[in-house]
Amino acid sequence: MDREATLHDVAGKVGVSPRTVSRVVNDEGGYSEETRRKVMEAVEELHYRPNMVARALITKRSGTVGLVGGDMTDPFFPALAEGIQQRARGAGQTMFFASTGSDPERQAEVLRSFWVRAVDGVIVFPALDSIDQLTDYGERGLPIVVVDDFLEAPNVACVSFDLEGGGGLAAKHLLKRGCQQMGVISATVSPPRRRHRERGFLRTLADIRGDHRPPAMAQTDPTVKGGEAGLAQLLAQMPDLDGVFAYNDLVAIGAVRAAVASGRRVPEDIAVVGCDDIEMSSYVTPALTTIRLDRSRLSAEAVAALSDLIGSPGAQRETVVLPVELVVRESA
Amino acid sequence: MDREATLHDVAGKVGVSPRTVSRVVNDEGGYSEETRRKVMEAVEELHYRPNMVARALITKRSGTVGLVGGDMTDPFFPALAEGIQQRARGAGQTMFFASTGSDPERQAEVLRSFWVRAVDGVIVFPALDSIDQLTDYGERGLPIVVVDDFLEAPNVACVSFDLEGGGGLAAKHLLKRGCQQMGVISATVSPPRRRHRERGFLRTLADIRGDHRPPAMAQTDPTVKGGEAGLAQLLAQMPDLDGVFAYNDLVAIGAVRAAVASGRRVPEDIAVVGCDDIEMSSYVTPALTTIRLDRSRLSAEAVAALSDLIGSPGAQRETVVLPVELVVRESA
DNA sequence: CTGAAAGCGCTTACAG
DNA sequence: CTGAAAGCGCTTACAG
Repeated sequence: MDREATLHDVAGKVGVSPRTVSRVVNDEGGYSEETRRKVMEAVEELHYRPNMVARALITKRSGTVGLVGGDMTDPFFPALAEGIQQRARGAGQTMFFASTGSDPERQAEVLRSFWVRAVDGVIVFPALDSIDQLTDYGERGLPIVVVDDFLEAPNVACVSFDLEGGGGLAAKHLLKRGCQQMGVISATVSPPRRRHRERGFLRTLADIRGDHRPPAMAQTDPTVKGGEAGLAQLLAQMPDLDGVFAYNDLVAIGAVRAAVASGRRVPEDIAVVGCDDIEMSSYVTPALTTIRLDRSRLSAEAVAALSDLIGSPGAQRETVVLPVELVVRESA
Repeated sequence: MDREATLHDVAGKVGVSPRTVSRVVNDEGGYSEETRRKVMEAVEELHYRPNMVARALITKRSGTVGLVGGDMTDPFFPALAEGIQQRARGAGQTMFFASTGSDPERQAEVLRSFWVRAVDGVIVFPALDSIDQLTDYGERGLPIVVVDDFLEAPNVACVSFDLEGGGGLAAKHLLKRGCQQMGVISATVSPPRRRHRERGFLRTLADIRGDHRPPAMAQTDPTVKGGEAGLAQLLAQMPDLDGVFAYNDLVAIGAVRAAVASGRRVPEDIAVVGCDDIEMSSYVTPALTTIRLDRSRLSAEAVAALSDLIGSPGAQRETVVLPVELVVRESA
């Protein structure tokens, strides 16, 4: 457990100054080929690895990015985290990860711990009511990519899915199936300002058939249990419910289970459309009809946006809205 | 976007030396109550936050831990990552995350990037054949908790589930159901030395009914598609197959799908037992009978073991083996 | 109870 | 092409 070799050790071994070793290691140019060779030899022999902590102290660049998620156990999230991590690593960045449970105080704590560790930037799935927090950090110079919300601030870029469009697709599909009595299950963790899918659903419904027969509305946790509870709420308001648009696939699965448990058939009696297209959705019975969000695409856009932001401090960047797609399976 | 306040700034404002501010900020004692109060006031006013990078350069402690996973999209993993992250954060640590895809070279790259960033320790789900790599880092002084494998080295602790026992539970259950023609589906990513569940299954089978009728063996990716392929392999070897023990729940779900697709009923014609008890397992049809691994417990033990290791450098720590449990649902 | 000095391992700006 | 000096923001000895 001997000490790591330093620039100084390498310099001593070769007989040059640390400054010269630094030049070679960082590929700065301005040294003879022979010097380069001798330095690299010593680097190998001593297993020299630049200390990123020391480097970060001076350059204010740590080669790290932070991912701030809501909850890793939301099945929508892991594929995204994996994609972001891989792309970040591809760009030479090491990733911090922390989840907030959508709690703004936890988010504040997380951002603080990232900030004092000199992260180069963060990708965040914002907690409830945390826009000001994010704006603050952006103004202080932290590059931030916000997913699934919109805000304008220096050093902040926004990336999201066209959930409003997705809601529209769901509405059209249910209408085409002949559904009359519609219900929508929202999530309590999704604040009103972020209810894009619901807005799209309701607007399309109103556009197509006028706004009589307003849909039943429920609100629950974004989980299977939540979906079961949500369907019960809907049924209480509208006993002849025959079409449901659920916040996400987990909620949709819960809604299907509750419908079946109540003696109804899916999709014959109640058709259910989910959102996300998580892996599980094609393996449940009936397989879920849902709005597919291309998570691989989102992770690519988020990492690209963050790189841009890191590369050009203070810049504004155009908001990216990714298209979504209806996947028809069995539940609707 | 003005500069962060430093110890020096706080000291200047109060009219004391940076050394004194350092004492107060780190709660070292050895200052008057009045000094403390004045310093804390200035800290508030200037929004002073200690720069962890500078601190880490001296103390060799960064307040970070690294989580090295195989693949975040394995549904077994996220709940674990979430638990580890939360507990680490509770202990004041910030977590790095990277996945290796079970590739030892990617793992080497990841460990290196963590090491040069002065992580205080890592929790790793080891890649294939990477024992030497981990032993090396342990010897160099990196505290390491290895999950699901066993190795003896300084600064290394091992935490795992009693998968051998789990395999035994699966064997007994299938035997009790009257299954005669058994098959086992292993995962290609799991090296022979880590085939504990298979070993337990085979051993228990042999113990109970003697070792005639050796089970059919298949090997696939640890995914639903892999499970479908795995069942086909099994059926090719043993057309009257009636009991399957699958590597994990994803594989079990695939096996069930392939069985049903081939016109067989589950569990009547083929009974299937999975392993992990991921969320999805209770929502598929038929709901999966499986070996439950308590992920919350694992994350607690892993973080605790890592804290111990970080607290007492060079120490050996006893290997922890966590009990598992059979959950009987519909598939067997 | 308090502070001046040295230094963690690098990079930056400058001189030759 | 190369190096001596200063310094990033802290902590660690040590002295008073």
